[in-house]
Amino acid sequence: MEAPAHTPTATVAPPRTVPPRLPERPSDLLDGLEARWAAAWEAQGTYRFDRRATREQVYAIDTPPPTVSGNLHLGHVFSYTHTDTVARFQRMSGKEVFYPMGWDDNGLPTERRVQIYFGVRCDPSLPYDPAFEPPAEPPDVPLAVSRPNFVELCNRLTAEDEQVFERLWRTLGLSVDWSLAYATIDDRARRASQRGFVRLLAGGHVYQAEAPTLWDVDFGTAVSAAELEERELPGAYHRLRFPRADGAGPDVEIETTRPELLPACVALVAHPDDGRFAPLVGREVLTPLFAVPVPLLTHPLADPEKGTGVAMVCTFGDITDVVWWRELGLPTRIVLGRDGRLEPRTWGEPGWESTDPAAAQQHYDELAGRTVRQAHTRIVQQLVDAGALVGEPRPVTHPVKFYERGERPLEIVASRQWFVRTLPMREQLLRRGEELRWHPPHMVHRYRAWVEGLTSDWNISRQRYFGVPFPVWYPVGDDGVVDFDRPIVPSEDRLPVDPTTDVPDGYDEAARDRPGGFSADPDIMDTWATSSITPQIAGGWVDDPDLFGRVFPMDLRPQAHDIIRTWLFTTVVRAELEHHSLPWSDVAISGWVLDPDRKKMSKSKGNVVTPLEFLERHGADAVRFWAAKGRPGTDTAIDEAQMKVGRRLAIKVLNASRFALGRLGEDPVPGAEAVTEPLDAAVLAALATTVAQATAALADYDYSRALDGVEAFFWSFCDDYLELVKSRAYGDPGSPTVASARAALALALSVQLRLLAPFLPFVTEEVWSWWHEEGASIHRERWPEPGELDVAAATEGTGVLEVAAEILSEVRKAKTTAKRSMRAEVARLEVVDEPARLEALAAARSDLLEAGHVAELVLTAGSPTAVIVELADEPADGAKTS
RNA sequence: GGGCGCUUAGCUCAGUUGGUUAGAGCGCAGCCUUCACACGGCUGAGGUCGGAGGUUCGAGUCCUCUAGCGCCCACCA
Repeated sequence: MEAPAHTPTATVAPPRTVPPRLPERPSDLLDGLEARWAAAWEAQGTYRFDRRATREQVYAIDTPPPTVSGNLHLGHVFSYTHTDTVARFQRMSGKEVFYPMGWDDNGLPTERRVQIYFGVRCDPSLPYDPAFEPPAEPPDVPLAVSRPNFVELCNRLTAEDEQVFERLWRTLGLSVDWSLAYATIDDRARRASQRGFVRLLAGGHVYQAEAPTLWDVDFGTAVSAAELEERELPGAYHRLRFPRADGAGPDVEIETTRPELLPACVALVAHPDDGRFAPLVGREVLTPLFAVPVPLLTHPLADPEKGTGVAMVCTFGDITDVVWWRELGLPTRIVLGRDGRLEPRTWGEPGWESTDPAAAQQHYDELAGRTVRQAHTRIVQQLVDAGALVGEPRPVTHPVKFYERGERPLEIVASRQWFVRTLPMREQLLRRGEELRWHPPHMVHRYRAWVEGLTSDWNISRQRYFGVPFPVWYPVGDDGVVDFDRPIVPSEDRLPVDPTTDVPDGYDEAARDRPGGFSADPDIMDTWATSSITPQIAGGWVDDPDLFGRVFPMDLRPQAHDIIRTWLFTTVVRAELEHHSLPWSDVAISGWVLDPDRKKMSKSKGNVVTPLEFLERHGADAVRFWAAKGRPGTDTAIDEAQMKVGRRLAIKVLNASRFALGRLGEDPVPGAEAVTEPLDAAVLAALATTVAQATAALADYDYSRALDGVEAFFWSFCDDYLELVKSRAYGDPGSPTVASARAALALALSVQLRLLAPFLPFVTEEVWSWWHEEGASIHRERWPEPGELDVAAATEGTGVLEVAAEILSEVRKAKTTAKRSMRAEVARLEVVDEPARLEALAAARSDLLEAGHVAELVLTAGSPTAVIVELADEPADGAKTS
């Protein structure tokens, strides 16, 4: 009859102990704990995942891969500590914890950092130089390097960054299995990403389209809707006058904040119910300066309240323009290039009709080649000169869309992009969101709002270099035209491929970019296209199906709330499309870390203190304590005072443990059956309640509530129980009352250390090592169970400890009030109270007398309750009261 | 414009199905060189729970309204 390792047993023996080996001054050990135990855990494989475990025995975590090109800040420490606390709890509860670490090293942030760090820029037209070495100092003018060389530099720098990160995580005490580490750019991740893409393609879930796309002109890449943010920017309404094409009637006036897009105007729109413009609907007006005939049309999105009630539609000024352009079937007249400058155009040609091409050309030539801003300034002057501007521009502040990492407003350009069909999945995705267990639960609203608000499919292309390439080529016709509709896809066993250097089956390298040959897809996947399959990458979807079957779907996705619409959403999408399941059962959303002044942290504001400095200043356990005090999902301020409290707790654990273990002495400690004294039984009963509460809280991902309870118990254990029992524990080990004290002390200490282990992994491990066999890590011990604390002398309801602690406190108060030492003798102590409480107190009589230095204790039944403390006379000067 | 969260002691926050005098830590004040701990301990002061109304024997807790703060979503030229 063997019970599975994870089935809790009702009563279990305490872990095997050895005679304590106690340090002189435990607090002296504090500052070296991280290095010592991090090394020991690595050497002993304490957190190594045992892959023989079945799915039911495994607890799998989809760790967020931090962006290595960024800096780790205290926010990372905060949320990763939360996850680690849960991981440690699950591990001690008998689960085999799959806890990998990933590095998010692909994508724009890395490119940016490499460009600055080495002083290079990527020029894809250059050939690979195998002997290339970057200059020792970054040159003033960036050095052009080939794409393969550039990617090599990215790999080199991220490898260095990853080591720095790993050191920090080890110092913090994350119980990660480092042998499971992966990077989002490594072979494994590229293989999984590309296989995922190939399958999506085969399943018809991705398509490419030439479409208006949000575009960052500085990064030179498309940006997905999820990466947008709006910033309030000053602008101005310019009221422009459009004469009617037939020369009749009054001019039509519109207001725009972007007059520079006037040459791209393709229509005006008004609301269909707006009577003011009814007579003009369907008629044409002429654009100022360019004299292009454009129709005045109607669309429900036009707001009669806005501006003049008529809007100018340009290709493309904003997303509304795209909607109007698409739904009204308008022509395309693009002026803006991908570099953010107006491109040269020839007026009078098809698509650029004008009733006055010469004037149009003259005006336009002054704009071509200029940036949006420059063109704006110039065209306003032109409009003034032409008398087309009505009145003065009216300043406003309006929201403008930016790429979240970008510095200039996004533009909309037409380009070819890959999209995942997410729009048809909305209902499924909403259902999955409901199935998922959210911690805290209200975070589901963020997800729901995002899914319900989807208006476009998910763009996964980026026109960049360092990332996972799309594993496709296209045939080039004999006429030299690339046929994007018939992508050439490699077989899965060839993956990963780089289509810009690898050659599709059946072709020769010489046929690259030649008529009758092939061309590579030049783009790479968006970071989220790879991050959306972190469970598959870490779990071995491609390379290790056996492992994958043991860890997927995973248990936990920990992440911050700002990336629900990106990382969480896309991961759900991919799991649904590939596996028809949720990627995990639970998601734990952490809050932000705020500056001490409660502003959101930002690099620009100079949040200069690095996490390592906090760790060095206060110790890892102390910083973890601060983190674990933050409620799930709640923004939390950096609070060094709280870290100091954590440090004090860590020191208290060391000192109190040394004290308790010192009382135990060298003799073998009896088991729970020796607990006979009511006071000892009472402390264990209270501890059992704490165990139950902490267990329930941690199982529900509420680490902070668990810590609150454990911490509170520990302090009262030190203040009251240890004080009451310390004299008795010193007695003859053969005496039953002494045996009771020693058994209770050992048991209570063992249980409390285990309760604290997920929060303070270093000091608890240190103390554990004093009285357990070498190599017996507390982090592989069983999580305590209330059953361990069941003792024969259970004293439910008598409140022995509670009453004794209360009276002891009264004695202390009397001494404090009299400005006497706590060692001062009490000649007589009288307690007037209910009989039941007196009975409870009587059960701890001798302990109370010892702890309070009380000579005589008188118990009087009566009311009102009172505690009368008569201190002995103060001893003569200099005498000791011993 | 819609949605979510928050508002409790000077500060940071607990308060889980409504139930006796509302809790903790920090800070503050006072005391104690105590033989586990001065990187300490003990004791204490401090709050009409944002505001108004309602339900109830009873409301920090439930309902309605309202104010302020924060965040998310949205096609406002």
